[in-house]
Amino acid sequence: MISMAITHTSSPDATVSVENGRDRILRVAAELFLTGGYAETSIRNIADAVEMRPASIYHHFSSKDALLAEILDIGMDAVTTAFEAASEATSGTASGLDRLEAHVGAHLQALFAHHAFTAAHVTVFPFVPDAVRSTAVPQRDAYEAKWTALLKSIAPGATPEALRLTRLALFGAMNSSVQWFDSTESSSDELATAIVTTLWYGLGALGSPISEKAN
Amino acid sequence: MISMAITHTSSPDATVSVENGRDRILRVAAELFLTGGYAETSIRNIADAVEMRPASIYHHFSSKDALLAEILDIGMDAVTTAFEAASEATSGTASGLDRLEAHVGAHLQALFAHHAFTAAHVTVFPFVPDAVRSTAVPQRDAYEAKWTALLKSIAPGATPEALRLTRLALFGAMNSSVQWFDSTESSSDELATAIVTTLWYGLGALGSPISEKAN
DNA sequence: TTGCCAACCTAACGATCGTTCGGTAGCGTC
DNA sequence: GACGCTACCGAACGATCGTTAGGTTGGCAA
Repeated sequence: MISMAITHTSSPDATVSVENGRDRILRVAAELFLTGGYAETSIRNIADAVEMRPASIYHHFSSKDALLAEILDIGMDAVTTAFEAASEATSGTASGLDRLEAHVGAHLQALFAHHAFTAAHVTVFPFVPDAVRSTAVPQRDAYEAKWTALLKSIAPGATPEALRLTRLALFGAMNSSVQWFDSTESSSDELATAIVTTLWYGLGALGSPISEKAN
Repeated sequence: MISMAITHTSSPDATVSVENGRDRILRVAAELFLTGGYAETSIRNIADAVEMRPASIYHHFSSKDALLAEILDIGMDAVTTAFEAASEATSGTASGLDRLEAHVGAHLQALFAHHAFTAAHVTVFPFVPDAVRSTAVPQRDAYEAKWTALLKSIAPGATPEALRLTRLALFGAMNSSVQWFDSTESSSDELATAIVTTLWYGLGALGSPISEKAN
């Protein structure tokens, strides 16, 4: 796991930015990979965006692939940490619905808080070079296993196949939101509540009073 | 709209393939774009796969972008046609649940029947060059409008925001299946039934007898 | 003051990219 | 049998790619 130093400002007078050159490259590159794709974003594009020369990138990262690998790692770290925090917060007496909503909320919140890093995982992952993919896959598998366990504890009677399908459809619904959700318009909490409510009570309840809560 | 000539064999003795050079390039390129990405798949890669020289591709297509544009067009055409057929088939007395299941089934079936063309739309669309994207966007908007109208007719009481969110989450769930669903293991009909059942009755019913139908 | 090291630079390398030019082989038409 | 057309090919173009070698600078340590 690789941690970042820019998640919060440690001293009260550092109000603007504590981002050093390396972290800045990471963040900007993640944003460019997300919006423009990995192969279509060149080292020169990244260098321009951070106002450096292409060669300077290689002082901080050994290769373009290594840069991508670190970005993906940060993204997986963010959602995994958020998931574990949600698990701890709801380990007590929370109902199945509350626990599900807490974890979906945590996933979505991480998705938008570390937007470029986690979203890059969603959009560029299918096309990353094999060398990078092989290091990222175990992390993904571990995260998916956590979700499978959660869903199983919520719906103990469901078959493994139904659980797998539910998890994948849920992932599809949540992760696609990076492509259309505008976090400036409404909060990710509202989105989480809406998704979970629809998912829990079902579309059959749409239009009935219960769906008002989903808005 | 651009139609393809390879959707069915017209004469009974043509059992193997009626694919000409042009259609073959389209299909193979779509598969390569889907699995490898657009920018990372070169004209030389495509030429190798169809056992031609790079220059020959340009006898059939004016540019790489034009080739991609036609692939995306075929994909949108496939899902639009499938949607309209489902609308016609359920225009009578079908219940909301049945109509939803029919349309989700149609979308998924088109997704896997014209797999490379429709799936390419899902995975490479965020990264296509602006010139190509601008021609594909109106088709996407039109297709999304059909879905919004369908959902509105099923759940007339829902707010526009709830409808939009439901549609986007449903799209996310359906389209993400191209990345994990194995159509050789189970049919897309089974997947459609499972997705719709979960979506309709809700996750709260998971583990109850009703979810057995989803398996 | 000297030395060192992180951070950045200029310039260039070979490879690969999309694309084009100028052919050629085969086939149906008059 | 000359014509034209479709389908393909060999060879090359300039542009851009990831990457590297070999500087220069500024600040901190001894």
